[in-house]
Amino acid sequence: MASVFSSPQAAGGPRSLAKILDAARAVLSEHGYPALTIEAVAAAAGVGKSTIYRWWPNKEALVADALAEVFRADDIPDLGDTHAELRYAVDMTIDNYANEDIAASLPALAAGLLPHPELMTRFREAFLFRKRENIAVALRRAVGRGDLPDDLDTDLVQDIWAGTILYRRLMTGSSLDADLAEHLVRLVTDTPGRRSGESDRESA
Amino acid sequence: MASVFSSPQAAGGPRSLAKILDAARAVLSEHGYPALTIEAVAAAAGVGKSTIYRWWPNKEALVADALAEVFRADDIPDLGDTHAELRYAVDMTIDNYANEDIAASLPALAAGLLPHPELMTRFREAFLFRKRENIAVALRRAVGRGDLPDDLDTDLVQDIWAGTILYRRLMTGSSLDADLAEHLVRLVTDTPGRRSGESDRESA
Amino acid sequence: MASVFSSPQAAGGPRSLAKILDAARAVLSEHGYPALTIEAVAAAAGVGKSTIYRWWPNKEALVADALAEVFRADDIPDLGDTHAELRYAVDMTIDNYANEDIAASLPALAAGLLPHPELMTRFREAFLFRKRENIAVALRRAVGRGDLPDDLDTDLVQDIWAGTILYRRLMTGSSLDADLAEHLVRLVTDTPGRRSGESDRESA
Amino acid sequence: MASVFSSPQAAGGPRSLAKILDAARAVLSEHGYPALTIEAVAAAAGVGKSTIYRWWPNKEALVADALAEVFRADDIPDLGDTHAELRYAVDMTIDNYANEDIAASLPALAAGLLPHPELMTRFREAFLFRKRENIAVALRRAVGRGDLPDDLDTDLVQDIWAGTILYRRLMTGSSLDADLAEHLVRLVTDTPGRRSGESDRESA
DNA sequence: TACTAACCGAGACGGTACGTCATGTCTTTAG
DNA sequence: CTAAAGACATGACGTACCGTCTCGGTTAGTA
Repeated sequence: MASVFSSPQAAGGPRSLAKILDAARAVLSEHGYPALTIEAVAAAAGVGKSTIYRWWPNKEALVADALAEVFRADDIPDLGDTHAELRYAVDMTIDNYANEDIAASLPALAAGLLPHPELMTRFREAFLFRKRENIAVALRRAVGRGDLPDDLDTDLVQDIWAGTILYRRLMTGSSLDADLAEHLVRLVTDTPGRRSGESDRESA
Repeated sequence: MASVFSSPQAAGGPRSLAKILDAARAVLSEHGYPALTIEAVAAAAGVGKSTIYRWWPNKEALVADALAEVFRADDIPDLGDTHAELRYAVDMTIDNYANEDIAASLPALAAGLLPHPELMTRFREAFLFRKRENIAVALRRAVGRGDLPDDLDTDLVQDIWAGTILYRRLMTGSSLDADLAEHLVRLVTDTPGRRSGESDRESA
Repeated sequence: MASVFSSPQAAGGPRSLAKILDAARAVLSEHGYPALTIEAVAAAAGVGKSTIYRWWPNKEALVADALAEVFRADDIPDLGDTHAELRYAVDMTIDNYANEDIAASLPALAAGLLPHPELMTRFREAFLFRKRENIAVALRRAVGRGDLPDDLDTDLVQDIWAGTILYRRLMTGSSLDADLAEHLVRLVTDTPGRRSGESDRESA
Repeated sequence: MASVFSSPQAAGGPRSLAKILDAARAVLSEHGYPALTIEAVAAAAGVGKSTIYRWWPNKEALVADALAEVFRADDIPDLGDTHAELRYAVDMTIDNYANEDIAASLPALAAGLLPHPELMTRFREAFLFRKRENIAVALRRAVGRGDLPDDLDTDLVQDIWAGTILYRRLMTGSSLDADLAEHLVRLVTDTPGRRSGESDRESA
């Protein structure tokens, strides 16, 4: 996931890419997204502004690449244990948003990209698709094992997981701990979300 | 919920407050949060910049007030029907985030406030507390009716609801429809989120 | 001759106009035309760049105004003595170009404007017309007295005077002294430049 | 007069010298001195920037060499006719400055060099000395013939000629035609400039 | 004929200045 | 006595060139 908006890995690519992305994350960590200016990153990286502009068209692209490098989208290992695998998935998601000062910029970035649908699409491809597909594989594995109902809406499950975590991180500021992770896993394993139109309601 | 960061309701308040907040929402609708500049709002409102600065200390405060005016935090009416009441709560939340061009700015605003804990606190008070308390009342009413388990974590329920909605609005762009609302309600009515562990420990 | 390219004398005009023009001349004096950057002038004047750009469209316009303020275009007094009057005119011209560090920028400015005929025209109006007309008045007075031939080409006389002075200042670096002034005056009083040919055709 | 500031004729000299100087003149012709950037010349010449910097220390040096190649400094042929020879000299000078888009850069160059006395000296050596000496030879030949007074100030004559031409080219924009040439020649042949201190004044 | 320089194009690099724009403060003008 | 209008210092934007500096890839010119 090296490059979201640019192709700096191209031949003769930048010699200072790593330095710049490190600096971008450092600025993000220390002063937050609104204080992330290209000039600040250039200064922190000991680099001329034009070196940044040569490789990234704008701030969003730079931040996207900087975040992409630390955004986890692991394959979920086949542990033979559905609960453990789903917990792995939730923990990974928490990791991505708990990452104190870095991934906190992600919603700001997304908000900044909202008015630019084309960039938004590339953003989603960079940050969501791979992670979601990896988690979906684990969910389907669980379905195969009979641990989850086979009409499971894997998208909804992931929206609930990531949404709850993001919301706590961004809006309420409450903690993202093992307890939350366990709740989110159980939410699925105990009463899986069903596809709309399915009618048999269960009672506790 | 007229004023988040300022006290414009004070005696002799501004004659153009409404004009300005309308203009702010108009700019937000038409060009998005990143394009919302004080100058643009002043121009759109036909007002001098200083008139805005007289009443709001900065852009965040202005946006917060503009959004607060349209952010729903209704009392949930006692309908005698738990499912209907919870659906009311979820629909209200969806309304807040679906509101095409306006509430989309809310995450950007939150992200901008993240590095300023004091402002963030006031932001939460303005946008979350009242709505959350109103919904909590309805949830407790349902518990009282025996429709929901009495160890229900009302905070977690609301984080899941609002989080999922926000996440879809901000990150995946997928639809916020009746189907989703129904799923979110059932998630709670079918298998309520329980407090941590099987036991009745409380989470912070 | 306050304003060559702008209209800063307009109502509500700039509060720092004088400060800026002083600073521009100071920079010109100390570091020369090529080192005159808008940022340097802004810094020297203790002024923001935009304050300069508010009133002048570009560097050339600023320099033009700065120079115009010190460029002499006196009325030539009627001294009753042709030689003294012409000497006054030549001395004034020498003053304009000898002015160590300031008027030396004039040729650079002119060269910079050469590719912009419209600006060049305004430049000529600002710097040449008034001075040339004033000197022409004195020359015609001398013709009236019978001290100069009545087919005198006043333009050519002035081109010779100013040209020789400019050339020495710019190209040879040789001195602009009383001796030169005297020579230039005599060049006209002894054998006035005649209009084209021996006859009295006029040149364009 | 191949090289004013550099020594590119040295052993193993540049293979693309001519290409570069041609390109420099082309850029000068098309866009004027202020638009002459090293990068533009390099691009126009199909050459790397470093190739230019290898042979010229800066823009001024490059322009100087480019202009030097087209700056005329002919020996004045002995035509046996003083008027014709002086006219030859004046025409040559007019050629140098009339040269539409090229020699117009000369004053800009000179102005740019003014703050660098050492470069200015080399500039004068490159552009003035040879031409002036050649013209001085012709003037002295005329003195020898008795056509000009033997106290003729050859420097002043040349300053007047070149100055008037330069001034018209740079400042007034008026034409440099045969008429002017004739006037400038007559100015000398009819009443030569005398050395300072000589007192016998002539009347027309 | 092959080696070995110098020389070349290309262009990345750390920088400076550009001219534009928005900030938030301040003063001036007009109703 | 309010608010419009807008001047102002500040500072980031994204662009254009600067002059320095590797990079390979020719070209000569010996050897």
